[in-house]
Amino acid sequence: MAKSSKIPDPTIERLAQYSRPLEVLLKNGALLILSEKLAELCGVSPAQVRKDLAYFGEFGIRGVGYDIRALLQEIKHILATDREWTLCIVGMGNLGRALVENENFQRRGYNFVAVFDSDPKKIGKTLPCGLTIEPANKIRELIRKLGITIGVISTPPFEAQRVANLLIDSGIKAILNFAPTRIRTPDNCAVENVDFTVKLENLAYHLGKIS
Amino acid sequence: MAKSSKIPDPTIERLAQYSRPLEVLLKNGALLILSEKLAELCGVSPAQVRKDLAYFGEFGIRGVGYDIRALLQEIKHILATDREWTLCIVGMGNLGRALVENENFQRRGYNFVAVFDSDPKKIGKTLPCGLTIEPANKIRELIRKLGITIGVISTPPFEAQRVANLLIDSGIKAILNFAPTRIRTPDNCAVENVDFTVKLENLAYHLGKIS
DNA sequence: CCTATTATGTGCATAAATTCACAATAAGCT
DNA sequence: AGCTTATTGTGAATTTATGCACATAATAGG
Repeated sequence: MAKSSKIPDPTIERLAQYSRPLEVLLKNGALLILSEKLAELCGVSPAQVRKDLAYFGEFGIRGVGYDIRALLQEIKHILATDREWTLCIVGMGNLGRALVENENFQRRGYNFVAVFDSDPKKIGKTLPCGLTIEPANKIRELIRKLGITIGVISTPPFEAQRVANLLIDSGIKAILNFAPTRIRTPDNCAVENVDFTVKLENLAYHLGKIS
Repeated sequence: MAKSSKIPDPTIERLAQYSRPLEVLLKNGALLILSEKLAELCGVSPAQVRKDLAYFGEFGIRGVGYDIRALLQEIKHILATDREWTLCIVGMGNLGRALVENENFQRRGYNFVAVFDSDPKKIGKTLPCGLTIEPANKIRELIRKLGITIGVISTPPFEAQRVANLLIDSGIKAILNFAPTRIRTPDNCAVENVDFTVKLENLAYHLGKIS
């Protein structure tokens, strides 16, 4: 089934993007989609769509297209998003709170089960989502007790590495980092960075060229 | 000075990343940095650092390294972040509010000067940052009056394209999109997407492979 | 059952990005 | 000044990713 060998990183990123319009189409009752249509919805080439999918198997029907429900299921299976994940988040500033309440996470099976901060004024407070802010020194204990597998960092940059170390030490194998700084992890712990100021500077560069 | 011809997109992204540790080093009083050190701080190869910079000129001193202050200034000039930008944001949910209050924006010269929402219950409310939520039908007027150049979208996905059209119509030339959906823009309007659920699915993929 | 039509899957060509390896050059030391 | 050492800047080689173009397979119609 899976040819795996070596999957390009951009392919994984795109698979996630493919799933977005597919979910909408499925909800709207559509049954079939062509690589051309999906490509257009995602802003890539049709050949790219087919090649990305072909890394993992033959999901389409030649001369016909792709069965939306089946394709979505396959993608979710590949991405391992066909199950529930438990997350914790460290750093309960404005961004942290917004993330915890953000419904896009739960909708896709990402459930926050613990939130941490080191500020004594915040500790003990209960959020609208029902979680109570725990002190940082409980990170290890709660990660183990609750079987948390993914950690989210939304602290100020200068604290990010320390928090990351704490998470890694507690057995976390994947970190989503919102602090605008690089964090170092061992090979057995994956990191993804979300730095929107970098994106803004990208925009500024393009604007600067024309104006 | 600038050889420009064609700059790889990843190079621009990395330039922004280089500036992060440089700012910290500068504040700490460091004067010089080697490509090797900067590379290490950013998780790339030294040759990559040098090549990225070389697209725009010769900023280093052979046998010595780079003057941190000068290099940072050059990078900021390249990225056009050596000036102030005025932004607006549409969609004042949890995320939108967190973004407006986020200090990382102002610190880098990105100033929100207008915030919009279509929910009558939110319109007219004043945020901690001092801005008052305006109705969506004032977007065009305020963008022109305040000379806003960058628009941020933090609405639910199904409204994102409509909002984008409104922004484009009002003369916006760059959009930072937080809605987990692709938005279409004409060639003269740049878009950057920040979709953290995509990043999470990336993590899930890597986790799924091992567990 | 055969042919025409359609859209996938894929080997190969192209393009883009990264790394290598070394020439160029600046500074320090004798 | 000349020699040594250090690190940048860069052309060429390599690797990675994308796009093309067609063989393959499924369906529909006569």
